[in-house]
Amino acid sequence: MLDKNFVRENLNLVRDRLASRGGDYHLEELMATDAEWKKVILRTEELRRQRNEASEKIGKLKKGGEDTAAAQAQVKKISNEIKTLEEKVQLLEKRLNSILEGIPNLPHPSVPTGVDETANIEVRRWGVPRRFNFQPLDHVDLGTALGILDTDRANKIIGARFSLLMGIGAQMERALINFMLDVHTLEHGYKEVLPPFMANSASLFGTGNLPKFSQDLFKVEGTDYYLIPTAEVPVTNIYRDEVLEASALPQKFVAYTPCFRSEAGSYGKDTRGLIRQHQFNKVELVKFVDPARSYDELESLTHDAEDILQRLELPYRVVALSTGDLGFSSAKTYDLEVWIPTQDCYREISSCSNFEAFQARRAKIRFRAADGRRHHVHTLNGSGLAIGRTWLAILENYQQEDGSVVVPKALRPYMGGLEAIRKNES
RNA sequence: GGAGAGGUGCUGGAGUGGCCGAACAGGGCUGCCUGCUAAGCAGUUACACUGGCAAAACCGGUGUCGGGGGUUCGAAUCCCCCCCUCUCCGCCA
Repeated sequence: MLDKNFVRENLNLVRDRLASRGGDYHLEELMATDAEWKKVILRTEELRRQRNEASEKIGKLKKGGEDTAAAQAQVKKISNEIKTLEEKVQLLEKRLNSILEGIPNLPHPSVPTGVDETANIEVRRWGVPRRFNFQPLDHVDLGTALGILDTDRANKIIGARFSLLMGIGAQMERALINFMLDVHTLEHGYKEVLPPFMANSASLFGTGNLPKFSQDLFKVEGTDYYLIPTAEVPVTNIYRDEVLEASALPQKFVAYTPCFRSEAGSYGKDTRGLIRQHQFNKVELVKFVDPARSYDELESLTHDAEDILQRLELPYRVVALSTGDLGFSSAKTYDLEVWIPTQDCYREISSCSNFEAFQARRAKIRFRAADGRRHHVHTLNGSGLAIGRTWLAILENYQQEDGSVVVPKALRPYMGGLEAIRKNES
């Protein structure tokens, strides 16, 4: 959420930056409603002042045993008028908030301008995609043949967009989780947390998933609980409604959780395989930082995520999302895209974003600065990494002509030293 | 699921209709004093919105005692609904 005063005082700047995202955010209505609100609130406050004054007088008169009927009737009239105005104020505030809450974050000036992902800019590449001297199989065929992935039975258990990992397949998923958690906690300095896999609506509002994107979420019927779409939600909300000490920043958390997404609006997209699932595992990095340092922290967070891909020796590239491709709450995002041989392209495996104060303002996460004043922290997060996509990337990139899959060296200690996944051994 | 207790400022904790934005204590900050790894004294110490202003300081107004609504001239205080926490019982991984 943007700061209302900032919008009011920098209307042109806000309009320009939002224009680069595309879409209409009702800025003119916001300003008009705000002006109207100010008019009404001032009148209301003046009447309240009169009422307070008069009521106090009545109290004193009563103590003196004097008759106050006339004065009471007079104040009653004022009260009625106040009530009418208050209703108007409420309506205006409701509209103001709904406009304000629907405005996405302002893109950072360094974000490439463009209407969609075609304007994204590749920042760097690591590794070289392997050349196959045989026809590589995709991860579904590979996994099914190896007996470590069973999409048909997953379909029977629940339906499309879910997976069933078996044997070594399940073990590798668990190994990846442990591997990533270890690297981030032991070498990158993140504190591990295991949060609830559900969160309430206030938490989802804090991260910007609600109210605008409820259609992307699974809600537990009859409750205020939602299945989390990412660990970002519970972890960012650790400090909701709190004031941190400046000395406590930065705070770096890493969390493994499953993630649940309805994937409404992506019908027909990535229907085959593990790329787009209703439930997938992810190791997530979350930071709370001093605003002055947040862009340095975005770079280091991105590097922390890249480190995992490098250790797994998976070719990838880093892409700076354009203004039109940026997520709602983000001011700047780098996507990490891993090479997928059978799709002959790089696919997103991590998304690292700086939200600046956008989430902190919604979730009221502040810190006490050196001058004693309270400011909103900046929040950042990034996948470190999406487990399911890492799993499938390993299968496809490490496959051998005989249908076996070599286990990346970095992962072997987590799989009992296993060097390759072969048929009938899994 | 059943029964009960409670939600007040940075913290503890008073406060049952006007003198309460809130006693008292602790903590923090400032000054004085002392001159030693401490104490004493005095002052100060919430947030949001808003008016005066271009802005800061400052002065003023309004609101906020879990959230929402109601009663009343006037509510932290009375009434209703909701949320949350705790205790006991039941159930359960």
